[in-house]
Amino acid sequence: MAKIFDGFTPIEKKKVLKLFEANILKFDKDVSVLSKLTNANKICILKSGSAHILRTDYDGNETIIEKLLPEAVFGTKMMMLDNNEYDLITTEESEFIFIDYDYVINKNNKNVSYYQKFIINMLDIISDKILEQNKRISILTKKSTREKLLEYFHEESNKQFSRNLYLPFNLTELAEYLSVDRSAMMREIKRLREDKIIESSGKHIRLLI
Amino acid sequence: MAKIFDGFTPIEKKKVLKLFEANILKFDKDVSVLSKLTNANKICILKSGSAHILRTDYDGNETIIEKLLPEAVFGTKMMMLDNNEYDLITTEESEFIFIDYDYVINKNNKNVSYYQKFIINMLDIISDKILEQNKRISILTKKSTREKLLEYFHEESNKQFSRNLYLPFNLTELAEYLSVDRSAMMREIKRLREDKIIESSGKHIRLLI
DNA sequence: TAAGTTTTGTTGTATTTGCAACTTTTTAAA
DNA sequence: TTTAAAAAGTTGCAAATACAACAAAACTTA
Repeated sequence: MAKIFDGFTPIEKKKVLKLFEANILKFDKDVSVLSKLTNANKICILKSGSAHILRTDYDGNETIIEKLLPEAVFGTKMMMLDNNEYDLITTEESEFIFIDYDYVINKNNKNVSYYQKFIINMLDIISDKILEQNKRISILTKKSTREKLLEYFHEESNKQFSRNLYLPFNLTELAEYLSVDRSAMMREIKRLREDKIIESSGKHIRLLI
Repeated sequence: MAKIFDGFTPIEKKKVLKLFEANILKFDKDVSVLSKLTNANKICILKSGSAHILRTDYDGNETIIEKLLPEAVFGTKMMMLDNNEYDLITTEESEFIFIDYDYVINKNNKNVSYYQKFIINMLDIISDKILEQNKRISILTKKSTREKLLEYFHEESNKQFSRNLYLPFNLTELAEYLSVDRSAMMREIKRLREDKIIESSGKHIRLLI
């Protein structure tokens, strides 16, 4: 997974933040960050803490689009576009670095080397995001819970280079990720065990097929 | 929707293609384009024709990740990453423009103005893609067919600035997009009509709520 | 315009799933 | 170390959905 300051030394990192006139803001838990910003077109980096990007449906329901951990990068422009559908909520006390998109893109940028390294990392991060979303879509388009589980387990198996995998989140969260009822998912996991397709205990899964 | 040559005159477009040493290749219908490329790290622009980006699941099933129309932009690097999961298949005779990612990113690029305009457009296009995917995920995470339909209709209604909307694809394709059985979807559309939540005839939908 | 093909529309039925309502186990906090 | 809270694990049942198998309508194209 690419990071925004890959290839930067700590000193270079400081310099580039100064070059882009970055500013750092701290927010309490459960604060809507987006509404605190005046200029809409920022590149944001989560420095510490954690937050969720939410999207509100036509009926007022909220979906968690992305869970942000330190070093996560995202743009506000894109979130402002659709009619206030998006929100960014801290899930604990968090610090954000804000950089004006226009500064990064600025034509008169002198320090081309930093500039390009930063842009390349940004493109890499965005590519990773798209790949992650493609995976999720592949899973969600499966019609049955069994298929969703198996697709997910195989993805994780590839990622972890092993047919013994350890789930990166708990079963309640897994059900949310797969968008299935938790109890129905538990039942299906049991059936997968009974059918000798997996062995499992808690977050430990072993693929037998 | 951003386009890769937004802000370029036809002459500038020619110049920038030369600057990046772009080459154009023509492919027949139903050809796997990806396998024809030697260098994996290309930026591709569909010049004419149409193609699908496919993703193959653990069980060999293929999902259409994206349907490409002229001016569509995508990167091959990202598609090559995961173990041959991705493929790019022409659905008619098509022409592609290929640009070396390294040329675009090249540190010694003289013509900074073109370079930056190109990168900005690329970032905008990618942002659009992420927004599209977020929408799809919001829809797919809905548990019932009714909710999926209504979420989709409201999205389209916003996009088309009207409560009378015209579906951009046929009902068979809509069922695929929502990942529901077509006949079950038809039944649910009928129920939405009966419940006076929509009026509909073919691809014409009118939202009553 | 006739024949073929795709899309739309419909329905019965078996299966799957969500929902509700629990108990048990695990984890975190006081 | 007790208490509280969260997560895991179960089960019955009603509702929703996939699947299959059609007919009718709407389009291609020869």
